[in-house]
Amino acid sequence: MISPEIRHLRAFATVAEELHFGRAAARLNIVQPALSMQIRGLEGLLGVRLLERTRRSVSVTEPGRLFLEEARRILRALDQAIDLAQRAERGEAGRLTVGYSVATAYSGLLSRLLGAFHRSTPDVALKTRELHPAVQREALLAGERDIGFVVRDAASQNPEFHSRIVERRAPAFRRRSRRGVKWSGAIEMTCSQPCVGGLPPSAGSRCRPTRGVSAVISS
Amino acid sequence: MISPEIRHLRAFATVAEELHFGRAAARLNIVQPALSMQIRGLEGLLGVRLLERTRRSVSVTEPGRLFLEEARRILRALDQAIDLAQRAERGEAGRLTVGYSVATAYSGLLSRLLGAFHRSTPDVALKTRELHPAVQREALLAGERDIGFVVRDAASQNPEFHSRIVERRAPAFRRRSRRGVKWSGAIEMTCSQPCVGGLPPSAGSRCRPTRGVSAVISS
DNA sequence: TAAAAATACTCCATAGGTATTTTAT
DNA sequence: ATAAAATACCTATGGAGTATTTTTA
Repeated sequence: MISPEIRHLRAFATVAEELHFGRAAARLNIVQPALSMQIRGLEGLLGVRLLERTRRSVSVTEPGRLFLEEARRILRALDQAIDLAQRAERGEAGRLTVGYSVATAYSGLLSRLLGAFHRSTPDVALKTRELHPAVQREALLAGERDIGFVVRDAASQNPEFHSRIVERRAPAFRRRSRRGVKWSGAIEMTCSQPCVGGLPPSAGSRCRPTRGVSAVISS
Repeated sequence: MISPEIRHLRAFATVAEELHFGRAAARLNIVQPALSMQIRGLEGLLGVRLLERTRRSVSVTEPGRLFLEEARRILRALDQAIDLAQRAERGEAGRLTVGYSVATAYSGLLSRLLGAFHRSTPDVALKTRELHPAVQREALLAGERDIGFVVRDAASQNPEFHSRIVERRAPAFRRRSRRGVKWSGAIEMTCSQPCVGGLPPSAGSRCRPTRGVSAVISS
């Protein structure tokens, strides 16, 4: 053994809690001699006596007390790490990089989409950035962005991206525009990875990009 | 396998760093197939794909990236925990509870002793408290205090404690006392555990109490 | 064709189980 | 006498090694 294993930390933490090898072993679903060996191995590896055991009682030494605090922290951290990875796998944690063209920002769609997404999955860090459609395409290819929003045009119909129309035209455009700019067309969401999920385009879309974050975005 | 082990975290962290199973395996002093199995086992356990491997290249998925950060944190924490326990074993970390009688506080000895001790071992948290000699004895027996300082008298010669005289009389007593209290005698350090180390009593003493902290106290 | 990961298998180290001993109360 | 940890010994799981296959760039 070159390094202690999680199993050693768990064994030690359990004994330190029960202060009784028999009960601790039962909780760990192993037999008492196996537990004795684990503790012995851990102590031998560290070169530190962690538990003071007489034939009748078990107590934690001061080095043991200090090590115990750290061991518990590590065990908690491991549980959290596993949970984090699994939530990330389900698209509930991580980060999602979003690019959008200036034109798409005029419509209220984007803020509504991203706001709803953030509310549904608060542990996904959203990174949004205004990018020219051409730059977006490069960013998607390079893996620097997960999703891009552009106004649909001939150039955006790149077959290497997965895209879907999330809005046909900018609603309430006149009210929002002060300069009276004429603009119309579909806002399209592109993604370098296949989008899964059966929501209709106008109702929403679920995107699983390289990053592993599922973007469930409803318009 | 019910839980990932440190070995899995180390394996994953190394592959994530090298992005190459062969080199990572070499660094881990195992062969490549063994490493493949470890990663596979970890991924299977978590139910999460951590590494994206084509036959030609390896990359870290987003869940993997998140898990990697935590794994590295855990590996660092483990190293620190081991170091902490070993320093505590050597008496360089932990805490030392000190009791002292009112009488011993009049002399400048105590503050000098403890000040020097703290400077030599800053990672030992000193907890000092004024306690009546009789209370000190009980606290030592109960393990609530590691060391006690009292003025030597008949009652303090308890054979169940290890004691040594650290100062024969209170120097500069007259200058410090405003009330002109008459006091003289030896200040004695008592400890519930054997004191080791060959320093002469007047020069210092090394005490290894239950807590595991070595108190090297020089007068 | 070469490089690199996966697969198939074999083996052995060691974690864990069973039985027993020791010792302190 | 009893409770509890340690010791001795055995078993078997699974981790690691060797050889080979597969794949794609």
